[in-house]
Amino acid sequence: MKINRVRGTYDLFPEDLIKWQWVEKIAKSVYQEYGFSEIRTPILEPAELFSRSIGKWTDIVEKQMYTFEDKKGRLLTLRPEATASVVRAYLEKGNTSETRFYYFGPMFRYDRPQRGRFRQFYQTGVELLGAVHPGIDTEIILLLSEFFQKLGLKDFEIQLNSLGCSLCKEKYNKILFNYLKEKCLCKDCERRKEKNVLRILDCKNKICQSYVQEAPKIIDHLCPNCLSHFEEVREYLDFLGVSYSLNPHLVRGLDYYTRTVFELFLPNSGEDIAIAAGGRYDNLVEELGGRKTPAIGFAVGLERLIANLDILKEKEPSFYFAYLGEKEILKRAMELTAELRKNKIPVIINYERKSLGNQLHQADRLGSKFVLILGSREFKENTVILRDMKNSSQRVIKRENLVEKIKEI
RNA sequence: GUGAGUGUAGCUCAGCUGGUUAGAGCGCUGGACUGUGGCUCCAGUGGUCGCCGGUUCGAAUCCGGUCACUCACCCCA
Repeated sequence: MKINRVRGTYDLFPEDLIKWQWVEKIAKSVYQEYGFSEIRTPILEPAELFSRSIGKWTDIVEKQMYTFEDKKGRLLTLRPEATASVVRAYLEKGNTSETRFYYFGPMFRYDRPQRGRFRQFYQTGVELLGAVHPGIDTEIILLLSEFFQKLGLKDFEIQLNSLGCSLCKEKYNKILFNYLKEKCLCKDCERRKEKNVLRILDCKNKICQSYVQEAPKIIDHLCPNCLSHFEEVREYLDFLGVSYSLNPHLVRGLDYYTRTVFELFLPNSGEDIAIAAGGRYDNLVEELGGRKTPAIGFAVGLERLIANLDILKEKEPSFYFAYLGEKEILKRAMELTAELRKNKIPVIINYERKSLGNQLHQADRLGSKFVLILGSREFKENTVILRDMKNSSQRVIKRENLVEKIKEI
């Protein structure tokens, strides 16, 4: 009986990972330029961490979490996102001066799999704790923008909005509810009226949208502090030449967001799905038992990002050692590959004693750039043939010069 | 959680309205070419037709269920 991967998961093979590793390299270099350091937290957390942070009535917590009891009856969850974990770790450590964190890792949501959506998926992101200045919001958005530019993605769009502080949110919720109360909306939105009015703002239904167009906007109902914060963020973004567009209907699905929120789209990809998203969460640290600590961060969906990278990344040059003959020749081949490896030259050797043609065929399939050939003739003459697989040229090299000649390539 | 489409060889797929030995291309292995890959030709390898049940003399084909994949919705990175 064959065993297959579980629904909504997938395997990444070496050829797939070339792109992933490249993306990770660029992300890390940008993160470091902005003073961020890596943090790694457990994949497993107490279920309550997420119901308290993300919000008890969000879809993520209500129906998308992988939650189960362990042998002691503790309720554990495979993390659906990383922000809550980072905050938890930060608070648990207590005495750290470090406030800028970045992470990479798998997240889990019990969704129905489809394009750009998996049950185990990867995110990278940053969290910056303890800073309230609008310049910080600007910097985080700038960082995200620079990351995407360095990946060679030119046509991305960053949408921006402000939800205000918890008081603004509460006030605006009522205003929006009163405005929509008597309106006849789609089935989903009728449900949202009671549960989560804000979500009606990004409903795709045409009738709902026509009402939403006329609806009062959040940014017209921000308190003076939140309004000036938002205006300053925009001022700095304009000043630094970071392009963005305002989307008064942008709301985030997680309850902890306050003030600045943003999402990144690739309009030319033909999908209206966010590749990255983030925002402020000024109350979360306190809600998780810490002191009042404003904070901001974002997360990037790596599958969604990588699906839109059409760059070709080639493997590093590698060597294949082909030998022909008896044990003494094999021993010489083993000796030489050991020497090459000591000099950091990646090489594999085939032990199957097949024909030279067969070995070249294999080397070709493995994508080896060069083949080293050792037969009885070379053995006697103390040489090795170096064959360039690309143009079929080859030359005889003295054994003692082998490492030196290869390093010249 | 809701809806639609698809499951046949390692991969991409054909198989007409049910008819008896289930096919092709690619791949893989070997040979033509005892030490030189990519091209060509030849041969070989490879399938519980996703799984379970039903209808039928007979099911890859029709029906039901189930699982998986793809896509859309809800929601989200």
